[in-house]
Parts: sequence; structure tokens; C-alpha cells
Amino acid sequence: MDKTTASTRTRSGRKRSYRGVTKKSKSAPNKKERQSTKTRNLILDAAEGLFARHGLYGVTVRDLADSAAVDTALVHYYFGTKTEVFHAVFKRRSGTINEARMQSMSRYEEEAAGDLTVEGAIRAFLEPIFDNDRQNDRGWRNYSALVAMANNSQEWGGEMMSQYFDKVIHRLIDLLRKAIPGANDQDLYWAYQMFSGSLMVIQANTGRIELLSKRKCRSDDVDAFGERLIAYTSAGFKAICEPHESA
Amino acid sequence: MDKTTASTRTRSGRKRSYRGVTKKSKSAPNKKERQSTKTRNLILDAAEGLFARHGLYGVTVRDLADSAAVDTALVHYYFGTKTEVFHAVFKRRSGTINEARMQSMSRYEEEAAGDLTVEGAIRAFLEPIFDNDRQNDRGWRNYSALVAMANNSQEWGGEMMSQYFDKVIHRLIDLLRKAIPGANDQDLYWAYQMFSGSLMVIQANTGRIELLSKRKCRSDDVDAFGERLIAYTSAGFKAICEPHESA
DNA sequence: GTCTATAACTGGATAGAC
DNA sequence: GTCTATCCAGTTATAGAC
Repeated sequence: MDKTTASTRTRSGRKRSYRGVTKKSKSAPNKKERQSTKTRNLILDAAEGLFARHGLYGVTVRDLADSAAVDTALVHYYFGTKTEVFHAVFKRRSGTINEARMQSMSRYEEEAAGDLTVEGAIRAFLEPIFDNDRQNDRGWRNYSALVAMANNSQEWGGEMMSQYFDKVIHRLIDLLRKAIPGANDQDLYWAYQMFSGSLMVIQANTGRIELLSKRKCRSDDVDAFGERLIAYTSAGFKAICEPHESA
Repeated sequence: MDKTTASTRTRSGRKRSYRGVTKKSKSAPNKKERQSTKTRNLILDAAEGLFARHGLYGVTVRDLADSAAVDTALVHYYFGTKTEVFHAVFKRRSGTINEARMQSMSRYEEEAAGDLTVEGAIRAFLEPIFDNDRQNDRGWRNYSALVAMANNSQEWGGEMMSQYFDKVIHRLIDLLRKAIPGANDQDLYWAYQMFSGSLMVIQANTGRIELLSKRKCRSDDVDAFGERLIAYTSAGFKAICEPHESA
């Protein structure tokens, strides 16, 4: 019943080794290395889409292989187990997007020069995400839907999300602490929790809002949700984090 | 690759019939009928917990049977397929909770007598949920975590959530339309979408906020998140739904 | 690096006895 | 209503040829 260990064990119980990105060679990649990277990415692209839609257990190694148009043996050759493909999907993009968000927040902090606002901080945190959304890239869309699904799952919503995202979140909370003098930690953390839920349900792209609004709103309409999310969230943060007047 | 049809088909392709709650007999239930209901509920309780943690595909019929301490054949006897157990889990509680919310909102509308507020409407919508949370009931906790997971999944977040919850949501939006004169539909729907994300991530109970806050906040602390969710959400709604002054 | 073949096993589902 | 036994398709994973 313990899915994690069950799925990372080989049938025989032995540990296997497998091809990563074929060493960190600084020299120009030869033909084989280029092919490796290409195949690896084909698999990751396919996995991103399938896992986002059906979750880890709803996808088989054959599904992955078929969707990537490669042989099942290659999936094992490059990644080992199915669970390792799942983790590799998270790893591939999270570094990039987190770096962009760290930079965006640092840039904002410099520009604001001591005069930080809640809106400004939230905007700096979100802007790199919206940039990606605007590209309308299938891969990015799938990745963010996958993160959204994982976030609300008991299996991955705790430790795994913390592992990948706590650093950027603590950076945001630091900015907000400066923007709202006297804010206390519990209020800040709960407000962030509610904010993250809003962001995630939007990124999940389930088509729900189309149904609820009878097509008046569209899930992937960044121009519609971007400014609204910033305004809604900023008002929420202020409402519960700004110290109330009391003796 | 189409999980839904694949899982609702029998191996042979034939349709089977199976025991529901053994007819809607109005007469007092005899021993067998009581046993039926009991076994059915044992299976549903087990399913609620397992599906919440691992999703439909992460749980096997054998897992369900073992956890409920019944035979696998009984799972099929009562529900047909695994997917039908999944749906039955949703069905069992959604009627009850939705009814409580409809009543709560109607009661509020009467009491407010034309003087509706955003806080009041949000509170009336949420109070029955918080009541359940306060009971600290395992079954309810599992059910709401399951709903939260389904909500952010591409497979069930659209149609299935609409099917079970759109009615109460439209009732809430009607109240809010009255509380905020001049609010337009797009703003209301987007605000609701963000609100639902906040609520769902809390109900998902993933232990995330414990990790993020280094145990300063606790996932299941209704007293901590209840009033904060109401305040945060009300401020958000007002920020984006109240008409802006313009010529 | 890639493909074929296959071992080893899991999982959904049902027939039929009790 | 419940349990035993079983069918067999589908699944992960690997050995070994190319």
C-alpha cells in the first residue's frame, strides 16, 4: 500500500543504474549525445501531457512510449522507473521558472527602493508565470496543470511541493513582510495558502470556469485572469495581514 | 487511452446489473437489507480514504476490499466497476452538504432582508463546511480531500465538479450579485474561481502549510482558517467586483 | 542507442459453490 | 450475500541481439 517504495523498487529488489543526461561534459555534444537529449525530451514532453491529465498511476509506461513514439525499453533506459520519469518532469522546468521568479522579485525590490507595495510584490512573483502563459506553449501548459494537480493531492501536495517551491515562496513572503509593517507570520502563511489555491486552480486548466460561466470566461485567458488575480490577492492579503487598530 | 470508457466497460463488453441499495423500500429494513447497507458503507468508507490519497488509478479493487475487510467479489457485487465506486463516493455526501449550504444561504437571505453583504453571503456558503470540519470526522475529511484533488485534475475538475456543485455555486453568485450592485458576470465568475481554489487547497489537507510555516500553522485548524478565509475572500470579491468610478 | 522477446507478476472481473 | 477459484489482459522491467 506504500506506493512510493513499491514503485521505486525493481521487481528483483536490486538497484539499477540508468542513463542520465550522459555526464556533464562541457565539450560540444556529439551526434549520440544530441540524440540522447532529443529522445529524453521527447519522453518528457509526452509524460508532461499524460501525467497532467491522468496522474502517475493513470498512465502506463506503454502510454508514455507510444505517445513519445519511442520504444518502452527506452523509457527504462533513460529514466529507470515510471516514478522517476514523473519526478524528472517536475525537475526539468521548475529550476527555470523559479529562477525567473527570484530575479523578477529582486528586480522589483531594487526598483521600489524601500517603498514596497503588496501589489508590486504579488505582481513580481506572478509576472514570469503569466509570461509563460502568454506564450501559449503546450509543454508549459501541461507542466503547470501537473503542478496544480499535485498541489491538491495528499500524495504530493506536502513534501514534494515544498521541495520545489518553498524557496521562492519564502522570498515572496519576505517582500510582503516589508510591504505590510507589523504583519504576523500566521496571517502571512494562511494568506499565501489561499493565494496559492487561487493560482493553482487557474493553472489547472480544467475547463471548469467555461462550464460555470456558460462560456463567458475562458480558462486560458491570461488577459482576463492576470490583473484580476493580482487585485483579488492583494486585497485579500491586506485584509488579513494589516494590523488592526487596537489598544 | 480514454480512461473513462475503458474502465466502465466490462471485459466482455456486456453491460452488467448490480445491487444498488436494494430498492427504495419504504418498509422497515430486514436483516439482509441492513447488512447490505452496512457492507456498502464499509466499502465506501474505505474507498473515500484510499481514493483521497492515491486517486482512482492509484487504488486497486483489492486495496479497496482489503481496507474494508470484505472480499473483492463484493466490491463488484455492490458497485459493478471500480470507477462506479469512485462516483458513488462523491454521490454519498454531496447531496447532504449541498442541501445544508442551500438552506444556510436561504436562511441568511431571509434574515438579511434586503441588506445583503459580501461577508454574510460568503459566510453562509462556508458555514456548513466549517461545521463538518469542526466535527473532526475522518470520513468527511477524506471526502473533502478527494473533492479538492478532483477539482484540480483535468480528468474530473471540469464536468464532474460542475455536475455536483454548480447549483450551490450559482446560488452563492446570485446572493453576491445582490450584495454588490452593478457587479458584472465575468468579475463574479473569476472571483469565484479564485475563491474556490483557496477553499479547495485548504480542504485538501496535504500538510503543506505545516512545512511552509515550520509548524506555525496547521492544515486542519478550522479556527485559524475559517475567519481568515471569509475576510480574505470578501476583500477579494469587493476589490474586483465593485464597479469602479468612471464617467 | 534502439528494438525484440519474454519473464514475472498485477489487476479487473466473473462463474459458481455455499 | 459472501467466498473460492480462476481467467486472462495488461503491466513493469530486463536480457540480449543488432
